[in-house]
Amino acid sequence: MASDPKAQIEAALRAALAKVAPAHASAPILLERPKQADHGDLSTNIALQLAKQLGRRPREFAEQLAASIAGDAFERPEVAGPGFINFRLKAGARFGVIARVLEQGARYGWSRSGGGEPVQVEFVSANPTGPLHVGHGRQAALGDAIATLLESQGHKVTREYYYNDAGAQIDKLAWSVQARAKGIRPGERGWPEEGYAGEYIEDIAREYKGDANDVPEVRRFAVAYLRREQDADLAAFGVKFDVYYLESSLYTEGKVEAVLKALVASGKTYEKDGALWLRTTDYGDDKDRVVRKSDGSYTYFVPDVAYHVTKWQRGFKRVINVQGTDHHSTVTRVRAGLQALGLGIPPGWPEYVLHSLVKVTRGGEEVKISKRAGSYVTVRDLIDWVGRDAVRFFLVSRKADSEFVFDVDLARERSDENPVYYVQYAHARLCSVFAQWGGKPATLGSVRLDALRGDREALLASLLDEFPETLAKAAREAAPHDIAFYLRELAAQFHSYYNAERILVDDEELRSARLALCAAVRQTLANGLSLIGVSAPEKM
RNA sequence: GCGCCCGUAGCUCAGCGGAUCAGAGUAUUGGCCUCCGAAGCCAAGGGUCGUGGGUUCGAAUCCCGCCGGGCGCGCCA
Repeated sequence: MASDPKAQIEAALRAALAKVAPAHASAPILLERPKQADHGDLSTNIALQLAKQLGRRPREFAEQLAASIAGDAFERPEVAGPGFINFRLKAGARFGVIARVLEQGARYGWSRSGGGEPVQVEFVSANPTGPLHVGHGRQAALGDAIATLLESQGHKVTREYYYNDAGAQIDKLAWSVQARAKGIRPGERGWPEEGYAGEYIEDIAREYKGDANDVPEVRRFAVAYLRREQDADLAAFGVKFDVYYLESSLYTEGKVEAVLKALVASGKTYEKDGALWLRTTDYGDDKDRVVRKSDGSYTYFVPDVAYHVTKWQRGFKRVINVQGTDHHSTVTRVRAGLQALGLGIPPGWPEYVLHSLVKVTRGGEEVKISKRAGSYVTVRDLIDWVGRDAVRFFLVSRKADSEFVFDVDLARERSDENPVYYVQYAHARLCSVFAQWGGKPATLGSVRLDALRGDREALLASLLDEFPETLAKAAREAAPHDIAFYLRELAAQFHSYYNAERILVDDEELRSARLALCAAVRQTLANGLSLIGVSAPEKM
């Protein structure tokens, strides 16, 4: 297997540093890929970083450093600008990546750096009181991609869904269904205050054959019905969970009670106005929080803490919760509650990825209503309108914390403007080339690559080379949008190459070499798409 | 009012452990299919990186103020 040229350059730089500036032998080395071709394939600003500390002139220091660097993967480094050191790879090293991709196949880009460390990603966690809305869709797309990214880096990931199937909102659901079953419509006399008005309530009422006066039975039926619906939506979205954790089980197993007792025992609680409060201000909250209301019932805060205690006790030293920014106030609170328990949980545990809300537009207008849900657009609506792949790709293509406007027209009516098709098209196009060629891609792994001389080919190889580090960074930062942007760039570079050069040329050596490069591009596109849950079609 | 997040090209957005960082898509304009898929490619125009200070040899990037927008500020979840 050809070694990674970047790793080799880094090692060579390290060795040179040890010789020229022993005191800084372990300084962090940043190797970048310059945009401009005349700055080489890789470049470092290490001389600029260290010159100041060494009290030396950057350019002079860079020259000295460059002079003592040696390696067989690259040409003699050049010093440029104020003191950058630029590296140009030798052809063999540059295209070595092709063999690596073809050898590793679907695992190209994956690593074992996670060492099997268990991580739990909790996401969606919608109340079973209605269909999933677009915000849940963003969470599903983000959470699933983050989970997959972590798996790609060697973590053992558990995808978890927390069902808030206990509490006041479930009562409201039961009453709404009950009213519907009795023929009462929203707004009419006898309709529950703040009841759920969506069409799905009517569906549930119609399906319910039992006694409308049996509220517990109505509740059981409605919750089960909506869970099935949500499961179907998630299945249509291609998202699977390993664990569904029921809030109700926290009560039936006495975990809520236990946590309350432990909080009292911690001495961090006090009585005021007939309620029991926790001193969360001791842990950075801006005000203390009620844990037991004056009517004797608990606030949702208590089961929340109890739930997180179970995560810790289940052995997850690392937990990532994906939530909307509308819940960001719970971050401090949950952590504070956990701290008060004194279980040795780190103050910053669990981690959170907060995403801004999603706005849906169509025909230039914001869409707020959907028949199915009554007051919001559902994930299912979106999938019906634009297809699963487009929804997935769109929702993951922006930073979590930027507000997202989902333009239905853009994703649907003018599909040629749709970025997901652009990437998928590159993949389908490649498949078409291979179909036309008719040979066996497996034979390309050991083909001679000396015929690859073009700038576009070099650029493609460089992009392929970049994939593993892009993936590692995306996983580290829980930022799937990095993958979407990478795929866009790789697809663009391929389309450009495809238009400029013919792949199936007569010259056998050149044709094989180009096919090998193309096979590597196709593999990497497929790998990246799978990370964000988007299909890689052979035909479109 | 307080807390968190966000202001980058007409529009939608990357870049934000400082330098080789002024970028992509889209829109507009002009080119490219007797040739492996034109859902594609090539080219042009377009930005005082919200604003005012500060740190630095060097700031879209770090710090402070201000302006604008989002979310939160329940004995709701």
